[in-house]
Amino acid sequence: MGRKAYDNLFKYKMIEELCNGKSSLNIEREYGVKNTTVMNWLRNFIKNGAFDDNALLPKEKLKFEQLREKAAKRELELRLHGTSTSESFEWLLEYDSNLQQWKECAEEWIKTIVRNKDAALKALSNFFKKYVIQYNITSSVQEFISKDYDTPDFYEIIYAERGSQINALNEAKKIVQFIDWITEEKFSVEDDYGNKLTPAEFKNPLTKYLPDSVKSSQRNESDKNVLPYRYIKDIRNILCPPNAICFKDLKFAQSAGDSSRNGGDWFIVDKSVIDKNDPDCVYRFRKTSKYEQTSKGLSDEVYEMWFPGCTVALLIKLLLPLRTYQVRMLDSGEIDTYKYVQSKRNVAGEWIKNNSHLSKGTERNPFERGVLRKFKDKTTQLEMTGFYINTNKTADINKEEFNKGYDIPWQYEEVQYWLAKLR
DNA sequence: ATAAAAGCGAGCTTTCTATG
DNA sequence: CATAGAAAGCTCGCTTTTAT
Repeated sequence: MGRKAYDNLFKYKMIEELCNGKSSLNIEREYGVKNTTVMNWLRNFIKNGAFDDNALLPKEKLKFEQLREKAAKRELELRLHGTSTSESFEWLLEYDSNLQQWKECAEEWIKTIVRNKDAALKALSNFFKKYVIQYNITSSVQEFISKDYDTPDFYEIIYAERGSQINALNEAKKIVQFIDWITEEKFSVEDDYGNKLTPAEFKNPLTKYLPDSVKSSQRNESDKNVLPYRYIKDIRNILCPPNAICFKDLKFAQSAGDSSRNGGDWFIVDKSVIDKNDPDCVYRFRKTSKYEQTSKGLSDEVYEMWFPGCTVALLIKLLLPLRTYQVRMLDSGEIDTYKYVQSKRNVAGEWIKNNSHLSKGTERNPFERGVLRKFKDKTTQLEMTGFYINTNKTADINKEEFNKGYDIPWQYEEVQYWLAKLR
């Protein structure tokens, strides 16, 4: 490709592109200007100002000055100044000459590192570039570690986005060690026995942001891939559409539970038990086959009702981390003293007296075996509704019937709504 | 087991040289 | 001198290998 000449307008545009975060190589691909050329323009502009400043209006002058400041900042960012190799941290001063103290500390600390120095350098480079410089952290080391100084969450800022959290944690630990070293080495006094004591006004402000552990010890007990959560949500919505408010609305479940061989979730009932006004009473009317008439003695037409139990059980499994066996064993709480009623799908309901003839217990000593359970917060005295799971695998072996199971003190209206309906 | 060290690769910038 | 082109070098976030 032959040599080209570019006008000043184009040059400014490219400089702006750089300032907006593009790399010089990126610009080369997009505009066809050599990356080295663009970098030349940038440096030239920073050094000498506007490309032709003889006829500049005051307004333009100001604009160029602002761009020049931005450009200088960007140039520093782009510059490869040996952050990964330099053990003297001269580059820190290029960013801001006030960082002298930090530079000295870093320089001194890195000398004490014998093993894995490379990683320590990387950690410091990130700490200064992404944290100290970006967030205008105080240039006074003493202020940084003093109790009253407010520090942003360094882990969140530098490491939250990392894919490999175990690596991130390791690097973050090095930064914490660095600050620890400063406090100990620079701001501690020795007691009579030669132990180093840190005065109460100092503390490492970063320690509190360091996660105790990291998910990466994801020791899965299975070597199978996990089903993405998205699918769970999809299935929930198929089984129970977001706008469904009664059993009649669960159309998919009703059709899926229709088996010609064994009836599925549909069972034959006498017409008299059907309440046509109840939206939760799902019924239908169908003609019977010859075979059914002769072998089962049915009449030509029968009424059938839909049993929502299986569907709700499935839904519970999709909403709560329970095993099928646990869901099947849940108690509806027919003999409990109180019962729970909830009229809206997403709004918590209330507890009323259970006036069924099976009801047991007294107000002072209520009977509660049902899956929905009333909890009272000990500190706020607020009442809420959670779950009581009455079976729990091995943990319950040798336990009295009454002590089996466990509580889930968590108010989850979606689940409560359908469970209360089933009752 | 866990930490350190080495290595990799993608995406950059810098340096050096050639050329109109 | 400005620009293109090529090659060398740097950085960073991992992964893999090695050491403790």
